This record gives sequence, C-alpha cells and structure tokens, in this order.
Amino acid sequence: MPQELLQAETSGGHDLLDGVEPESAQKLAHAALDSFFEVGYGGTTTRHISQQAGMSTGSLYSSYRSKEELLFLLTQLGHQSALQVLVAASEQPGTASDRVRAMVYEFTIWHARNYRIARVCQYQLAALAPEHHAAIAKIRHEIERVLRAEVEVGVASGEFDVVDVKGFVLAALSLGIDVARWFSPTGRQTPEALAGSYAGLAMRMLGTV
Amino acid sequence: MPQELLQAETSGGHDLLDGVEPESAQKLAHAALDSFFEVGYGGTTTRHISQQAGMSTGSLYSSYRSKEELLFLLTQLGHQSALQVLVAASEQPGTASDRVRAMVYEFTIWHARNYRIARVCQYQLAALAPEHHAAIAKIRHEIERVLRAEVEVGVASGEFDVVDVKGFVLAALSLGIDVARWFSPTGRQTPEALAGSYAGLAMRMLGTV
DNA sequence: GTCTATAGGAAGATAGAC
DNA sequence: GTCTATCTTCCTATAGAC
Repeated sequence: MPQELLQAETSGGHDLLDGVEPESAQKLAHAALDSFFEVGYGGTTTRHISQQAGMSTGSLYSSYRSKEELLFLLTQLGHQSALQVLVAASEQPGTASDRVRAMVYEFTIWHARNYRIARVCQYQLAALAPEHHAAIAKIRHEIERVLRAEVEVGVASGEFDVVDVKGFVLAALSLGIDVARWFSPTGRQTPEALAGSYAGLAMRMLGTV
Repeated sequence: MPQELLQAETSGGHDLLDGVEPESAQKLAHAALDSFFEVGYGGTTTRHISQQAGMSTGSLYSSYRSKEELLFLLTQLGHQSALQVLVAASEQPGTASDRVRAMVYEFTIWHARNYRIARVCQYQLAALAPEHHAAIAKIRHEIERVLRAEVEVGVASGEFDVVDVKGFVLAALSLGIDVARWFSPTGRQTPEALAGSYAGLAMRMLGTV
C-alpha cells in the first residue's frame, strides 16, 4: 500500500507520483497511468500494468488490492494537486480580479502540464467504486466552492458584472478541464499561452471594468 | 451492414439512430451506445451488446464486422449531426453576432440533448481504427472551420473585438463539448438554460459592442 | 515482496446447422 | 439472419514456494 503523500510540485521536472512509496508501487502507478490514459480503465489489464512495470502479474497485488485501487490512487493524487494550485492562486494578494484571473490561469495550466493524469481524473471517474467516487466528489465540490467564493467577492465589491455566478464558475472550470481532452505537448499551443488566453476570456466573461 | 442515413432530427422524440436499418442492426447500435456510454469501449463486451439487444453473441457479426465498426457508426452519426446543427445555425439571417450566438447555442444544446452519444463521440475516439479516426477528424475540422469563418466575418465587419480568433473558437467549442462530460437530464440545468448561459458568455468573450 | 502456477471464467470472432 | 457450439486467447485474482 503506497503512502499517499501529496507531492504537488507540478513544475520543474517533478512528478505527481514521486511521493508514492515504495519504488515498486510507484512503478506500477506510472504503468497504470500510461495504460488508463491510452486505453481507459476498461481496456487496461493488470497483466499489462505489471509487465510495463517490469514485474510479474501476481506482484501487483502486494502493492494494491485491485485495479480499481490503482485508479483511485491516481485520481486522488490528481484531484488533490489540482485543488492545491487553485487554493494557492486564491491566496494571492491583490484584487478579486487578480485572484480569479490567477485561478483560471493556474487551473488551465495544470490541466495542460498534467494532461495525462488530468485525462484519467476527468474521464475515468465512472469506474471508481462508490465509496471512492464519493471521496473524489468531495474534492470536486471543494474546487467549485473555492472558485465561486472568490467570484462572489468580486461581485460584492462591484469589480465584476455577472448575474449568473454559477454559470460563470461552470464555464470557467469547463474550459480548464476540457484542455485535458485534447492537449498534447507536441501540439502548437504551450500551456502558458493557452492559460493566458483562457484567463483573458474569463475576465471578459466577468465584465471586468 | 447498416445504412448510414443521417437522420439528424434531434428534437421531438426522434433518435439519431432511427435511420439505422435493419431493426436488428439498430437494436445492436442502441445497446452498443448504452454500453460504450456506461463502461467505455474497452470495458464493453460484444456478448453484453448482443444480449442487451436480445440476440445471441454470434449474431452481432451479421450486422457488423467488429466491435470497432459499431463504435465508428455511432461516432460518425453523432459527428454528422453536430456539424449539421452548426451549419444550420450559420445559415440564419441577421448579423454575425446573431449567427455566432446561434451556433454556440445550438452546439451546446446538442451536447446536452444528445449527451449519451455525445459522450461516446468525444471520449472514445482513441479506440477507432486509424482510417476511421481520420474520417472523424475531417468532420471535426469542418466543425471548427465553420465556426471560425463566421467569427472572422464579425471581426472584419467590426462587430467583434477579438485579437485571438483561434483562442475564441477553441474556447467556444470546448464549452459545448464539455457539457457531454457532466450533463444529466436528472440534474437541475435544462439544455435551453445552459445553452443560453453559454451563448451569452460567448458574446462577452467576443467583446460585442 | 517477488516469483511461478493456476483457478475459474470470459474475451472477440468464426463455423456450420437450420 | 439467427442460432448453438467452439477456437484460441486472455482476464482478475489467489496460492504457495523461496
């Protein structure tokens, strides 16, 4: 069973899975991420995960109870990391505009830089066991709550001109999340340019003065 | 082998799969859609599809060559239908604003009303054979081209104030597409309200005067 | 903790009868 | 076109040796 330490250093060559111990569990986690990303949870076999990790089929089960537990680990690490960058952006000094802009920017850039684990996080949730799904749903609600709270600060202060706060929050998170569907580091867009574009569009949506 | 007639009557109780003939092929297509939606392409078995369609396992293969061909049929019908509503909206009279607003509205509403086939279309593409994937990519490029062309009309006429046309097109399509990830008819949002919200946000992104 | 071996079943696709 | 039967391969998970 791996330690679930959150090592959310997403830039500078670090990896979201660096905190998974011991090494065999980390190798399996990497192999599982590759496979879930490529062929989905249903298309992934435990044999393939084990072999990509350089182990025998049976050895997977001394690190993890099941294929589903491996999905849960990845999904949990990804969601915790995404929430963390959003919270960090919301704690910046400045105006509500500054903070919301930073939140959209960082959320988008996270989905681009971590597009592999992000894609697994966003599109394989239905394969989780009910209790694991509920745990992830809590983090997702928190992500929504953190952004909505900051938007409401800007509405109250008159910085933003929005009637439909829920609609904006939904749209802003959707923009970031959908990046995980199509992003590729071999494409023309850099994470930074993309995040800048979306942050600017979000400011327009808010009718900033 | 089913006829691939496009029956894009998406409202009024009609079904995108109505044009699939004969009836056995249509039943299999419905069952495949259900299963691809629920557990993904990799998690779907031909046995399950056949049994849900009320047939034996082997009978699937007198309508379709493979599981992948069934995915291709669904993906093709969905994409053709989505393109069709976008083209219809682009042919409306009025200003470029009217047309782009209608395009975002209709594209969003399509992904909400057809959220099951839309989810399969958007998230199972990687399972397609290369030649099938290429055929779908053509339709997707056409979808992007149609919207971009109309935005450029509005930019040229001075109706829109956008520097980054590609960024806007990407964001507007993303908003619509991402609806397929989370939409449920049992949720609080109606397709109409959602589409209206996103169409309004798109107009703000365009800096309409 | 890792291995080999295996249980016990299910996978995609095909063959041949009706 | 649909059925039953089957080929061959593969599946998740466990058992027991080292």
